[in-house]
Amino acid sequence: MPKLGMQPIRRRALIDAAISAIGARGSLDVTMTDIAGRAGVSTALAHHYFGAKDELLAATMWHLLADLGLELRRKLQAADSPRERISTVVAVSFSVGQFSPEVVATWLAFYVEAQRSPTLRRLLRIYVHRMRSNLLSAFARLMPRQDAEQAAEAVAALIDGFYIRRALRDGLPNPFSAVAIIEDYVDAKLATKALS
Amino acid sequence: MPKLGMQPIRRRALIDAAISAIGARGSLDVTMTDIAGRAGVSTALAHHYFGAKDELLAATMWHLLADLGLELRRKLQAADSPRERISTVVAVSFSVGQFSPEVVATWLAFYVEAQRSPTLRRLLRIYVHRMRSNLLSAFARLMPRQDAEQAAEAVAALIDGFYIRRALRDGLPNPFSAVAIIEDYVDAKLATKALS
Amino acid sequence: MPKLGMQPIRRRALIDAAISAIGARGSLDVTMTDIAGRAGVSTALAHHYFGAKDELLAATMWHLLADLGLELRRKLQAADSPRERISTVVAVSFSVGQFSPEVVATWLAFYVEAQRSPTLRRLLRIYVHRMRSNLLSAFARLMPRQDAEQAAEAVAALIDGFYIRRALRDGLPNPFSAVAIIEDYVDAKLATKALS
Amino acid sequence: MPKLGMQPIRRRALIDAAISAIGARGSLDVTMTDIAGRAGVSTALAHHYFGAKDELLAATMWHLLADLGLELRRKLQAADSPRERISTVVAVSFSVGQFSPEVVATWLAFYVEAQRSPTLRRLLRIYVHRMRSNLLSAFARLMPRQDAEQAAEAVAALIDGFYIRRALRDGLPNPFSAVAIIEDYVDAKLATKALS
DNA sequence: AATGAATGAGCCTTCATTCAT
DNA sequence: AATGAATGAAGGCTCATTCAT
Repeated sequence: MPKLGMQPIRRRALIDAAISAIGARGSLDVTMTDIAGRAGVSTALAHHYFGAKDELLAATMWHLLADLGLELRRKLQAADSPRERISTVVAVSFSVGQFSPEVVATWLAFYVEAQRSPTLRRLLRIYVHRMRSNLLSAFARLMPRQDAEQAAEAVAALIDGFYIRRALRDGLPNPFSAVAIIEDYVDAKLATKALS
Repeated sequence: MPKLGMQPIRRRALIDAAISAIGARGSLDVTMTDIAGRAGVSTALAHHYFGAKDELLAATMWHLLADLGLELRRKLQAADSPRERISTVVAVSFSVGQFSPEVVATWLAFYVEAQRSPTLRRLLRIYVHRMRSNLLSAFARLMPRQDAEQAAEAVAALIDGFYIRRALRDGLPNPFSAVAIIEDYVDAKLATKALS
Repeated sequence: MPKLGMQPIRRRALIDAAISAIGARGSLDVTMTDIAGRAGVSTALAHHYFGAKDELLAATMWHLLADLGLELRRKLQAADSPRERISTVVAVSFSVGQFSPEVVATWLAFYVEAQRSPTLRRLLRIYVHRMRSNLLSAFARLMPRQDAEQAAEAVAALIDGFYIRRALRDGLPNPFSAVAIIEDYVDAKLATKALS
Repeated sequence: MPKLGMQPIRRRALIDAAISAIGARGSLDVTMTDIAGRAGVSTALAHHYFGAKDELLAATMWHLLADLGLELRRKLQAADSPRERISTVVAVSFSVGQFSPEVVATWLAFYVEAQRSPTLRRLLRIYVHRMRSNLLSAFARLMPRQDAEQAAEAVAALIDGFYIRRALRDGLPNPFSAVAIIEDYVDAKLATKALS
């Protein structure tokens, strides 16, 4: 009697294992043996469900993006004003789950890999575009188009920048939270450029 | 007397080849065969001059950092005011040589690897620290300590953030230059917090 | 259910192949390719089952020692008197399986390597100690302690000496068997020093 | 102005370096780099004077044998009786220089290697033969031919056996010197088989 | 559904050897 | 006489992937 419906269970377990492995290693060059081991299955099974390592990694990245997207959409629904929407985007980017050292490492790893793998690149682009359009549409309601585009770009860069800097700062207490600095920037921008 | 003085020539050629290989591949997992091939020598020679792959990569990163540091120091000497010093740091960060796709890719790759390799981490830390202290001392002359620290942190994050975002933007023209956005941020900060 | 139970089969085949390779080459610096080839498998499989070359070699030596120990214990059980026990130790040392050119060469190779490898040294020590204590306890029942120790030492040296000399004598017929000479020594000793 | 007469000096220095390297390493698989380094010259020079590694090793072994032979011949001239000649052979075999751990290791290494290299084999054979004929001719004057051959064989085996056992015994004090045990054997033999 | 078995390809590294100077 | 420069060949080891069960 074959077990039924194992596919989604195994796929999910393997993706979680991949995140764990990548986070622990700090880069994408993890072995299938490591991933399968963390999932408690054989490497053969991982290949059975994903075909190849690349596809497992792509699925893993897709999973991360989907998680982030889900959280973002949910929080955005509770945001009433454009200003709140901006804060929501920033807050979600640095929400606990997304800012643990492991996840930071995983994100960086995917960024790097995305330069080469067209699949990962496409996935990452979707995220980048969504982030940017969320910020842009919110800013666009608060200031002229030109300024809005610039502000959206800047906030997106700040988010990524704090991410990457976090990766190097181990244990050093950071007096200013990334969120506070970004919020401060947004406020300054609004104070100067806001539509009357 | 044998042929002499090849050591510095070969070392330099191999480092250039390593940058080229890493840039092309988009990550640090390049092969010695690839690097040596680009330098036009055998892998054995690469080992002869660097001992091991890790050392070649470390030397490569050190070279990049040294180049950046050299250019920074030179340009800073021509900067008369604190405000100019800030602009210089920003400008050097995005100066042509430092912002080519290849070098961006190489920097990202080193960032990721630095999370694991103590050697690379140490090298990168020096750079991070120098960057930050340059920005901080300049800002500190223009605004209260607290604000200066925050501003320095933000500018550093913006620089890194634009770097990393650049890695995904292939060919897409960027209407706003990173430099312009950062300069705008600095101006806004100064307008608000500047010492009287 | 996959194909099962190959592990012991492969391990044994690889150990036999290692003995064969070492014997043929006359020293421990055999290649994994050679060993794996003789076993009819890929080098990757050899690594799969033994982890590294050193471990395969250690396992091989352990196997030789275990074989010798097994035969020795079995034969000793049939020996009723101390004098017979001595003869048994001598005989087993030169029993056919243990004295083929290949095995002699393998033993010598291990002797040499044991000077450097702590693992092999430890294994060899066990054998040396067992051999000596067997001889010593038998001699101790036949003569005073002092003489017994000396005799045991001498017989052990004779065994090793004939071993090593055999390695150089290729094809030359040896008029006196090693066993006969050693037995003669034992008899002479007993005639002189035996307890009344 | 080329230096004149460097050949013998360099050859000797390289041979000494080879002995040193082999002794330190405990086996013949030393690198030319190691040997040349100990001699304070480049590997290229070692090749210049010896052509190939094998030839340097052969020359090294030949040097050891020549040394041994020289000492043996000198000491034998002072030996008046056959009995003394036997003692001399034994004594020389274990004379300080010949029984240091390093030299023991070197000898063993050559023994092993001799199984493969025809050149080394030939050299070693000469030594073996000379040793045996020295012992045999001395014994032949003291006992019947049959017994003499057997005794010579036994003493040669004892010498080699103590050699090889010494290689494993590190630091353990040995209550009975090898020489004493062998002398005791010779005396016992003579007591039993001596010509009237 | 799941896995032990097995391998080909590739990588880093070492080393004896050659050559031009 | 001497050596820095350079390499081809080979070895140990890893790993993604396939297959039979």
